[in-house]
Amino acid sequence: MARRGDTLELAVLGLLHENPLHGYELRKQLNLVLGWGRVLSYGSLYPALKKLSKAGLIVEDVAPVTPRAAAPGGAAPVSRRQRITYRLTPAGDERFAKLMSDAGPSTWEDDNFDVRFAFFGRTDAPIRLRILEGRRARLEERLSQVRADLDRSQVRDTYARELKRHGVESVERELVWLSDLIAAERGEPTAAPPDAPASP
Amino acid sequence: MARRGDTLELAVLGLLHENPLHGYELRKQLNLVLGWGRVLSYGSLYPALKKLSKAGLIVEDVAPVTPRAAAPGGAAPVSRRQRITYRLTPAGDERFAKLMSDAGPSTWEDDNFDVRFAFFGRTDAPIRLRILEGRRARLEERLSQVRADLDRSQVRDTYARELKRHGVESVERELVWLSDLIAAERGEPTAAPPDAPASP
DNA sequence: GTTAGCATGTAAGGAGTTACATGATTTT
DNA sequence: AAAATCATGTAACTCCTTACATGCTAAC
Repeated sequence: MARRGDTLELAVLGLLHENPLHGYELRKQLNLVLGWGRVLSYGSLYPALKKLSKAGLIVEDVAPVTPRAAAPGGAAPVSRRQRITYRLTPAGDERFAKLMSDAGPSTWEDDNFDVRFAFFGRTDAPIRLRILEGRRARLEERLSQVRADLDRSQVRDTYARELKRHGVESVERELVWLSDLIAAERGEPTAAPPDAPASP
Repeated sequence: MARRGDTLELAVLGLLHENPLHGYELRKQLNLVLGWGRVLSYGSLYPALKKLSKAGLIVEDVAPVTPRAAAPGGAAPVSRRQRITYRLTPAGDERFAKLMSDAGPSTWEDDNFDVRFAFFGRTDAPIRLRILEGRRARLEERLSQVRADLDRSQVRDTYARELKRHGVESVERELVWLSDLIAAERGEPTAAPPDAPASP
């Protein structure tokens, strides 16, 4: 059962799904995927990798780093420095597919939407569609709830109201974006064809 | 020093800053303030309240609940049910002011922007301005970073690119919103005067 | 030669979640 | 009479952060 914090696990599996990587490089890629200023600490990454390793989802290949400045003299240019490269096992592959397709609790799906979307290229069309539609449904539900709160004057403070109002606007825009993506995913023609990834 | 997770503390202090509340009601208000689907569990709330109580920032007033259905006969309508009402101490008041005005690490400021904004009515104009400008500065920095990543093709996947592109767009819109608010806060005339809280 | 980046970890602790536990009151 | 909502908590656990610790290699 998908728990809340499987975001990191999902992101790691997703990145290793195509290329094996070592921790340091993995972290840089993760910072791009997890996005928007979130910077992952090594104190999170390495224990997480050990955990995945123990669970049999990834394996470690220890190898010395090839030095960039090759010795011109003659001896094989092998440095003392070790590097641990991680790659997916079949079990890890399965787990990735499961995490991508699982419905899970809505908080989990929300927290992971960005990561899942970033890995859309590694999944099938039906799953993509399900994820997009799930996201749309959840956003719509919240939107109506926030709108109801605003109408019922649950939110009294002027600034708090302004914040919600702005929030409602951006969610409305995200819904348009989602609907376009869903249409493109279904092969339907979009009203305004911007630079949506309809023809990759 | 403001740590990452002081969000809940800030929200509790902010809500109690005007009205004393008991836990159950507090939670409902918190769900409105923390916003966008986040639902606080009692397992978080009550321990947090105990902690604040121990720290001397709030005090508990225990009292029986007045039953809604008053006994028509005669005896005083007092139920067996106890309710704990929390209110701020002067120390709590200070702490709230400090959390509102503190700069703190940028991750903290980011995580708490919404909550701080929601409590703008409980703070002074200079602090409001600092918070807004801080937020704008951080968003601009990230924006340029993400744009740089996109240009340098750090992001290869089509979907990942689309996600970033959409992210950039919404951040750009948030920046416009922020700039309008800052202008209003400074008393400058906005280009397009929508329903910004210029004249409450 | 010294700074910046590469590379991997451990220890302590904070914040919050889920699941469990209990019971009173109001509404249908 | 049953269901929903009010009301307050505890225990175990997970995830992640900060701070610490170490040393290699490339670039200036």
